[in-house]
Amino acid sequence: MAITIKDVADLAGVSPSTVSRVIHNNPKISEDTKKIVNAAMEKLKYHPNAVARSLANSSTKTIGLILPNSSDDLFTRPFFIEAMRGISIYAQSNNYNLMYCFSKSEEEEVQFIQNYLNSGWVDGIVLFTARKDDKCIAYLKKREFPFVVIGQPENPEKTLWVDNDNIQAMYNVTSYLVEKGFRKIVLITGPNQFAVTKNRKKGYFQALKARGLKSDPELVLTGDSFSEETGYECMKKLLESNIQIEAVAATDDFLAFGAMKAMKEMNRDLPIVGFNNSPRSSFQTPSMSSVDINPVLLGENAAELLIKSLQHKVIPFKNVIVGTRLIERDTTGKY
Amino acid sequence: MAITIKDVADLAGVSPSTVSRVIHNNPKISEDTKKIVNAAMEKLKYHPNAVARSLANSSTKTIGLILPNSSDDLFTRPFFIEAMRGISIYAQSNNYNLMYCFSKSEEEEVQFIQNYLNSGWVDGIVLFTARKDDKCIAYLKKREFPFVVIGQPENPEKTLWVDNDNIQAMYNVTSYLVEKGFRKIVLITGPNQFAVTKNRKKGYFQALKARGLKSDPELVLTGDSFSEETGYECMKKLLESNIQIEAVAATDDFLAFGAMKAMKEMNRDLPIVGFNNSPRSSFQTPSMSSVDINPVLLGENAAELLIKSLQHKVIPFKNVIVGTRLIERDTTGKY
DNA sequence: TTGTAGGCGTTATCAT
DNA sequence: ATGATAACGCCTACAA
Repeated sequence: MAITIKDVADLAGVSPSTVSRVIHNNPKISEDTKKIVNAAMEKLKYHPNAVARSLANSSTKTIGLILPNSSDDLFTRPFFIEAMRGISIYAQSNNYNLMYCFSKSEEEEVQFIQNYLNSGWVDGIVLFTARKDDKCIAYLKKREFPFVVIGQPENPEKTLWVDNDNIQAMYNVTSYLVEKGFRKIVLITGPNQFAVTKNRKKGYFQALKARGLKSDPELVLTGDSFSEETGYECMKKLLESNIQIEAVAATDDFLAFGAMKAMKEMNRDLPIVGFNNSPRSSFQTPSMSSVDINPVLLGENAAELLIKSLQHKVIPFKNVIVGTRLIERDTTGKY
Repeated sequence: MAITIKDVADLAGVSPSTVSRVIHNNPKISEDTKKIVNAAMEKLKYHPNAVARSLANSSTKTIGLILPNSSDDLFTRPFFIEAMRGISIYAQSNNYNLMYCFSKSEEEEVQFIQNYLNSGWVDGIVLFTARKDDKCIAYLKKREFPFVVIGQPENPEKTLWVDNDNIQAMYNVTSYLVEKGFRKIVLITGPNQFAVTKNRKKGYFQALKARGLKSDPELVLTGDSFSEETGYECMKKLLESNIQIEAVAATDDFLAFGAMKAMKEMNRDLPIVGFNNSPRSSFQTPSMSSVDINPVLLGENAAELLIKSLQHKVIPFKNVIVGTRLIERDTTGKY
């Protein structure tokens, strides 16, 4: 059995409550007893039992991460592990523990959340994606349980979230291509049910408008996933249709990879920009320009928002916007 | 406040201990009371408090993962997240929780381990790497705390570990190249201090011997890291030396990537095989053959070993060997 | 400034 | 088959 607070109290010749007060730096404890108690703790190598403490405080100081398991995305895209790392940076330096679980579906995600809440293991939850009509968010709101979302939720009122400014990011990409002299710019996106998609589309349209260019609905391809296959299909159809195009923007690197494949097959070589700056984009031939969304910082800010609110600290904003950066590579002519 | 066992007991008109017995399916409880209690639990939507339970049992049913943070390896190589996923598969289906932390150095790893043990949060630990003279392993052994290592430790006696059969894996690669008709096979390895290196070298020599071929020390290049640069340097020197070579095997994809770069520069195009089947190997041009070491399964088995031993279940072996698979791609002539 | 006592929610031992 | 009771280790009113 491990050393308990009582052992320390006995050795120091005081009561357990006094030891507890010393641990918590209670001001009305005399310097003398503080020294004695500290000496006793050192000698016995005492360490408070976190489980007992949690029971007494009804707070575990741990937060739970709900990881989606969308096919193999998890493995090919470093987004998740980078965000996890970001979360750990803030959490660990604030003495919070981290729990995680992988779910196969939205339903399973809800189950794991239920489990975390009912068992009382976690003080708060981090969601890694914001879907349309999101069941996880709905459940957490219903239970009035603290959580933060990486990604902008549908109804952001009263919920914590962090995200990039996706409108601005795609606005920048589009403007960049326009400035390079391209006019017929294709946009390949993922499904509309994701906020990301809507916002990046918005940025695309805004940028064209700001430059006095008319947008052409034929050039906007909405895929039904974020996968390479989807990108390939979209691009292939477009190229076969003989519609005139000059450059491509995609809301995800993998959509862009697929599009590049289609272009190669058709012997076309259009400038293209992707999103997420996944490692593969720099190893491709040609290397692909992409927008870095800084997942580590997204994670850090998510953890900060959640933990500060758990500590009832004043949070200036309910959400944080993390900046993005366009990385220029061969596909847009930088050598 | 949440519903407690006492609330259920009151509603059902029994004592808390009876409710507890029902929860644990204690055989000597009458069918009648079982029904009544279950009804009460349903009605109140009772869920046991895991923290209180942990305190009473002195077991949290959670295991802690110690993740190294070796530069950017974490992000470029999906090994870690895949292994984490594997661990989650077994743990989640056995109602174990998962905690994780990232460490910047071996010292910090030890600190986090200490923290996990002292606070009492975890029942066991998963280590993601086995170093020479490993401080984490030493500490855990000293504390006699349950743990499992992914990778073969120096002194495997009395410790749980999972790994690939690295001798066999490289034996297969070498045999494969020999069967393709190559005789002068270069081997590029990482540092000798890693068990991986030694074992893969062993497999190489054994395969040559088995085929009646003499090994040539000039063809075995031992690098001082697993990096692309190292692979590049090794290969370049060899190519400049005019020693006759016909094929290349590397103990790591990144060594192989570097070697390929050197070959390109010298306008050579030798067959090559790497290790780890990292995503980049399939996106390279030409795509690179590589050995898949199955990190998900490594994780699953690690969790199984650890959790079964925590449950005092009989474990047939103290370690598990996970099979590998050679993925043929363009660099060894499969199109 | 310090000690006492009760409580956090569950489990396990010992009665009955 | 079920109920009291104590214990897990810590915290915190309240009392002194």
